[in-house]
Amino acid sequence: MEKTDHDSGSNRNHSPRQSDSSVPAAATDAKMESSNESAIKQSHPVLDSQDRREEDLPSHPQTPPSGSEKQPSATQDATPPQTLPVHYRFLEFLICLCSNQEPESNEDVSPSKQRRCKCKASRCLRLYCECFASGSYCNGCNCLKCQNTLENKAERQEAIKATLERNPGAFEPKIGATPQEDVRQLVTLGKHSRGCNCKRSGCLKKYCECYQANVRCSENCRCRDCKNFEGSDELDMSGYLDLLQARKIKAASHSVADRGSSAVPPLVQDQTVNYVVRDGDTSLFTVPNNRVVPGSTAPTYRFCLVVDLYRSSQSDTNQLRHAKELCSLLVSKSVEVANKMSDCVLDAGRMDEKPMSPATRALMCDEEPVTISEKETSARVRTSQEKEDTGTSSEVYAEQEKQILLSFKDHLMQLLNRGSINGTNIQKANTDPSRKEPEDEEQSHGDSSLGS
DNA sequence: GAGTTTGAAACT
DNA sequence: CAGTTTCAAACTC
Ligand SMILES: [Zn+2]
Ligand SMILES: [Zn+2]
Ligand SMILES: [Zn+2]
Ligand SMILES: [Zn+2]
Ligand SMILES: [Zn+2]
Ligand SMILES: [Zn+2]
Repeated sequence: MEKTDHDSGSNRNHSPRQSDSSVPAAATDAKMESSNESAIKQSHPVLDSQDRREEDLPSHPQTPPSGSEKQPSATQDATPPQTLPVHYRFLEFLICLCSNQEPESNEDVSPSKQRRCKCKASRCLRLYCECFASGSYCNGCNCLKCQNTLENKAERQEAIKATLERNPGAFEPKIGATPQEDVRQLVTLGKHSRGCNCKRSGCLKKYCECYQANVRCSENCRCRDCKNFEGSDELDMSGYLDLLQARKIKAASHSVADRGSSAVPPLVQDQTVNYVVRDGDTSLFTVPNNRVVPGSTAPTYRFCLVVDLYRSSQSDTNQLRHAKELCSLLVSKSVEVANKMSDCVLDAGRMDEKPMSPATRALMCDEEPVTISEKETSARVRTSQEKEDTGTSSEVYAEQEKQILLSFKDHLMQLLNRGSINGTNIQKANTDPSRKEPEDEEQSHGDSSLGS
């Protein structure tokens, strides 16, 4: 949903002050090379027509890190691996895929979240008070000596006037919704009208108004060391961690009970692999007693491995890169399958525009996994599977898509079972040594013929 | 829950 | 406009 034109536009006019010269973020995977590109373009005309102009791509907006990067496994100097941007949401998608579980809509079904202030000294008549700032009366707040009430309408009005004097736009919405941009899928997120002025949060905490409003920092901002921009690895990771935490809370609230077995092994077993699930860490997948989060089946723990890898990378840039490379490979493989599939469809009939569901698009488009776990996605997935305006062929597409996903899943299973890709070991995160390490000897570089 | 950190708002 | 203080929320433990 938050698809901008591949950073080329979003960052061009954005000049956050970078106090130090190190601008490591987002440099890793902004490049997407050759084969995949063509493949994607070929099968994705819709997006292309809209915003993908490679003519003006040559100068890469996302300044590469130049020489400062050091490759841990220096095997890939000569061959810059086809790197697709991978987002944490894609990992979410993978998890859902392998647990035969529909992508969970990122909920947010709490639109009526009434803010309750706890003001003490402002009497709720200053912009410090969120209630006052939003132009509403305090209601059910925990404020002290609140004057932001209907009874005190007079003084309140005066305060409003005073505030307006200081800043005529004080009560305007801070987040410009880019009014002219229509509500189609490619909505460019709004900007903070006045921008932030963060110094120490990297604009990755809710201290930052931009981040809190879920918008990227813009040219209006005067932040330092900003990491709140499209393509930022830190932002990506931050979002992922947020999602994990949200799920955690959700799951915890769902299973208010059992707290009994504290020292009981958080060790979960799979047929092929012993995988240690550290307590707490992975409770989002399974709750203590091997019970599963409501409404889902347990994912294979091989996938937990991938996730773990990704998660552990937060403190290790090399790990992060490695995880992304892994996922990139998976993506590229899926693209192959998807292309085969789409070719078939093309032969059979006409498959120009819409038929592709978000799930499939996610596999085929570089940045598209974003859509998957976005708010309305689960709904969209369902609609595409139930009945779409395509009428007769909808079922066909659904079946095709299912095949794609299944084969993709199989492929992923193979890769993860094998423990390596193209001879490159999948470094597992700091997991327990009990897991048997496949000393990949017979790894044929024939990277997996997809199970097509 | 107490204490700290943070950056917008208010003030000088 | 810049520097400082005030303030309440976000965050940490
Ligand atoms: Zn208040
Ligand atoms: Zn209030
Ligand atoms: Zn109040
Ligand atoms: Zn900020
Ligand atoms: Zn900002
Ligand atoms: Zn910023």
